[in-house]
Amino acid sequence: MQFFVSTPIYYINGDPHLGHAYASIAADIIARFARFDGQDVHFSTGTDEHGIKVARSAEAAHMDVQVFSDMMTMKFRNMSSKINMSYNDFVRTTEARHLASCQAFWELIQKDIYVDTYAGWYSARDEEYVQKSDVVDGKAPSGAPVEWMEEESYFFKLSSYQDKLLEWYDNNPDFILPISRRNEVINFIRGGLKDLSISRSKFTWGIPIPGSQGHVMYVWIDALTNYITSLGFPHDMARVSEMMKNAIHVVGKEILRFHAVYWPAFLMAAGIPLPKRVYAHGWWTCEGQKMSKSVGNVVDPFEIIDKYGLDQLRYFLFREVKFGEDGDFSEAALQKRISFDLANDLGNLVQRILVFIQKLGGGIEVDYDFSSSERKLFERSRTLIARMRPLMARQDLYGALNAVWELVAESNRFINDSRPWELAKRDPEKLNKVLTVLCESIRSIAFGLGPFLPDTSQKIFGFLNIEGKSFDEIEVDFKNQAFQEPFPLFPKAM
RNA sequence: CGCGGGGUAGAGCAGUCUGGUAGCUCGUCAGGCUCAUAACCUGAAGGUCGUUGGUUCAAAUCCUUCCCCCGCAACCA
Repeated sequence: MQFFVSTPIYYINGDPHLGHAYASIAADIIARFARFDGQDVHFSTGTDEHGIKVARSAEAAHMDVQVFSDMMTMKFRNMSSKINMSYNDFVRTTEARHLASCQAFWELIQKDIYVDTYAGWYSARDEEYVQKSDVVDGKAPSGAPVEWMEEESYFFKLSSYQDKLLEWYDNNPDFILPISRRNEVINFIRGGLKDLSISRSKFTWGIPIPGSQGHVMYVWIDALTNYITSLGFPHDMARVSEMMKNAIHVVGKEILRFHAVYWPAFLMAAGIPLPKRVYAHGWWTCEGQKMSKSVGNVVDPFEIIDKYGLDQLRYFLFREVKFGEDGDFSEAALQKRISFDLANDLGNLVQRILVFIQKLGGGIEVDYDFSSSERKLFERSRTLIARMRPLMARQDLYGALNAVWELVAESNRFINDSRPWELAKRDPEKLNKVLTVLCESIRSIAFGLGPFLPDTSQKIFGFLNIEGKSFDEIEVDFKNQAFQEPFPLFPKAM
């Protein structure tokens, strides 16, 4: 089964921050889960490097714009490594393959493109058009004077896709998730779609429009096309079609409209299958405040990871807040999650089981002849992934991660109730059954954790002396075997 | 009358669509256990479900009045 998951390509106008890391980790979890399930996964990320703002930033830094782009892109690549992202393609919009892809795409949607005049209030100082509603006393919000400007522009007949889009959402109710976002998009379209200006002629840092002098493509045409560039467009159309049908675009809520309205319309025009889903994630505030450079509270993922650890951050981001909703980041909250959930619940569970086994000689004599209490935990363990699958199918990362912690809690409870330390003294046979089911339990937990906390998962597999590559392995009975000496998985953070 | 989301225990939230004893996490208090990273388990206290009126045998849940908070408002990557 083919499966394509993408992150947005990140605009290189600023340094990577928590929001970028969040989107990338989300997509990574989705990709890893699919791989554990044996799917053929293509996972793309990248950088969006064109547009006036990048050109201006390069200028402000006294750098050649391409050199500037190279430098900024390196930062995003570094972030991808830092968060242990398992992508297999990194698309830069300045790459030759992407230029060719965009121009070919433009040709494909040619029938819906026409030339007209774009008119609006233009601020020369800001070098951008200002919305009518933002113009006060002849001035832009920045205070710069505005003038009425008209220029030639290419337009895409977005208006003619209104009904087709609404019909598409109707026939594909899960196209946009979460549902609340879907409603927003539908309301927006019901308000009426205007044709879209898709060229710019006031700057040159962009993809040239074929057969046109002085026009470059609107950055969103450029940016959205990255997804099919990554799939081999325009050369490998079979792969493009197959992968797009099974594509999930993870995006931030602020760019949902581009992915859920413009992109499907473009794809319809091009005759390319639409993605299966566009999933809009929420935003993080920091200590209750909007992250902003001027306030100086932008969370740097590199710093957090260096200070607290990667899996700690990955865990926090998807356990603290339901995926799709907004959340608040704070070090205090992170420390709590690390200490309570990771160290006390999970880390201590693994530790108390494996240290106990070490004291008995370092291995278990498996016995699957369970009584009802062991049987119950055994069933829960073996079916963990089955419970996670339907949740992951809707990108309910929060729900899936919670399912793992339910099993953690059940396992801790089981130990308290079955009292293996007493069984060791008076009922070794019963003890073997109890330990067998507990090993089953932490193996299942390690599999459930695999997509979320890859390093931690591997550590647990290491303790158990097993591979842990595919969810299929969860069905295999343990053999009598020796385990590795465990070490604490997580130090406390507070 | 621009559109939308929200106001539920000290904190953060679920429950509202499909009315029927108000639930989760953290915090607080009490107890149990002692294998384990002083971890784990159990129990308790704590809520007039923003406000007003209404429908109903029954409303956090449906309708209505008002108040408060937060997003979005098309070329903004």
